[in-house]
Amino acid sequence: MDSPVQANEIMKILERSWIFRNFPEQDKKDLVANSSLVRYNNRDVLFKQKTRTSHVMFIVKGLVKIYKENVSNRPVMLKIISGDHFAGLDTLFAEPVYQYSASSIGETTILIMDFGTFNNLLMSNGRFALDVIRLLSKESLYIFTRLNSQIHKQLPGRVADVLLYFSEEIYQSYEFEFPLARHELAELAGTTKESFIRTINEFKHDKIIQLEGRRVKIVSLDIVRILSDLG
Amino acid sequence: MDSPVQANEIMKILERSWIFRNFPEQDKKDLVANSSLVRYNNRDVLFKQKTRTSHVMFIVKGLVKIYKENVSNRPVMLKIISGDHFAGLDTLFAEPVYQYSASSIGETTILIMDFGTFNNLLMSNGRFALDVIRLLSKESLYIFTRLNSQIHKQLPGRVADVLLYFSEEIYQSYEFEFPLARHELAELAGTTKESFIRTINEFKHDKIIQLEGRRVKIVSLDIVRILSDLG
DNA sequence: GGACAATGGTGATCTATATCATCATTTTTT
DNA sequence: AAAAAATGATGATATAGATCACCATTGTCC
Repeated sequence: MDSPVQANEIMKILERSWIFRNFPEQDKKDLVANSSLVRYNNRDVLFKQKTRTSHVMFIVKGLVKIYKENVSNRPVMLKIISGDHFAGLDTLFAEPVYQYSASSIGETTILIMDFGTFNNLLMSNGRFALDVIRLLSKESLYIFTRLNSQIHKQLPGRVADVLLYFSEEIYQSYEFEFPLARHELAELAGTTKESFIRTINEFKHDKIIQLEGRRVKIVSLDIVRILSDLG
Repeated sequence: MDSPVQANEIMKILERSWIFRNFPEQDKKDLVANSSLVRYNNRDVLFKQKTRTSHVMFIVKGLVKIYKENVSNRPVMLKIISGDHFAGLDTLFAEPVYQYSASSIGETTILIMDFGTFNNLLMSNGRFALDVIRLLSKESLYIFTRLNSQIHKQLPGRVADVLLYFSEEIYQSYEFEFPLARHELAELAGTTKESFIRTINEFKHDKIIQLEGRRVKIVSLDIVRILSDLG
């Protein structure tokens, strides 16, 4: 089992998280007893598509990239998950094997929970179940909009989406550093490395953004928004 | 309130459905008391994007088409829902307004349930909550694969997907009738009417399928599969 | 029963973006 | 410190499929 030091740390994490905070004391203890805290380096694989689903992964610190791999060896990045959220929930409940892969972006801390325990809590704790339902719902809706964008927006619109995604969803700042290489950003925009680079560099030349390596500053937010809206 | 005749009918429906069948008697009665059965004609709108979410819609008979409308007036069909499933669950839990529209395909019967009642049942009935979680999960995963296809498959692959979708998911038969016009099938394949028509007519000329108006017969299932797999 | 809209279809043209090739820097590995 | 791999970038070229413009049938509505 886990050392008391870790147990203590896990309890603190649960108490900080919006989703577990209000759990009954006993439920929290159950979770602590059946979880472990694992630290990952940049680009470590958390789980791989087609392997058996096993545990619930709750992201404590850092970012996790979720991507689908296919025969053509051209992955699609489905989403980036940040702290206080789960990785792989949907697969866990619907399929015996993971439907996508996950890997860490930067130094990442994951709380790995026993699926059985998690399930029991869901069954007994209605509030919790509703929260999980809400999380899954939001996820569905996010991918709906991605699909819509992929079908109808052209590249500048989708690149603008990526900029807004990082600045608004991930970093809450209009100045930030891409945590990913260009080819990964391209996967997120549903295009190729080359096309992504060309498009974002055009944004730079048009002074819509400042761009120095991975460092970005959105200069004309309104133009980025227009590009995103009009596709 | 509802007439006893309808109450009786609703109870029968609940008893036939995989999801409500094993509910405690009292829960079923609650549902019956707070639901109503509504019949829709072909192409009736069940709910419209951006209107306030209100009720849970459980499809009893028929099909429902879920689609996103956007400025460009080019809808994307997200999915088709068939009997024994819900329409709009994800939006209901995540947002105050519908994130997409829904309309009936053919004659359709919907059991409209009060959201409050539904919510209470979710909270008190853990099995039910888990079932709903599973449904939402599957939905997410389905759209993930759609997104993946949209990014990496070219048209013949996506048209093959549409054929397989109807034959395997909807009708469980390799001979069936499209319930939709060509332009709607195109929306489902993420393309334009013209391109869809050209591609599916090529399938016909290549004797991969038989096609007479909306009547289809998949002749070479293996080729359709290969087209779908290799994109 | 005539008008108007919706549907299925085909050809010609255009263009956004994928693809291929190549290269200079930077980073990582040995 | 050298070798190998990853990254960001740019130019040339090819092409899948969107767009535009029609048309013939069929269906629907005053």
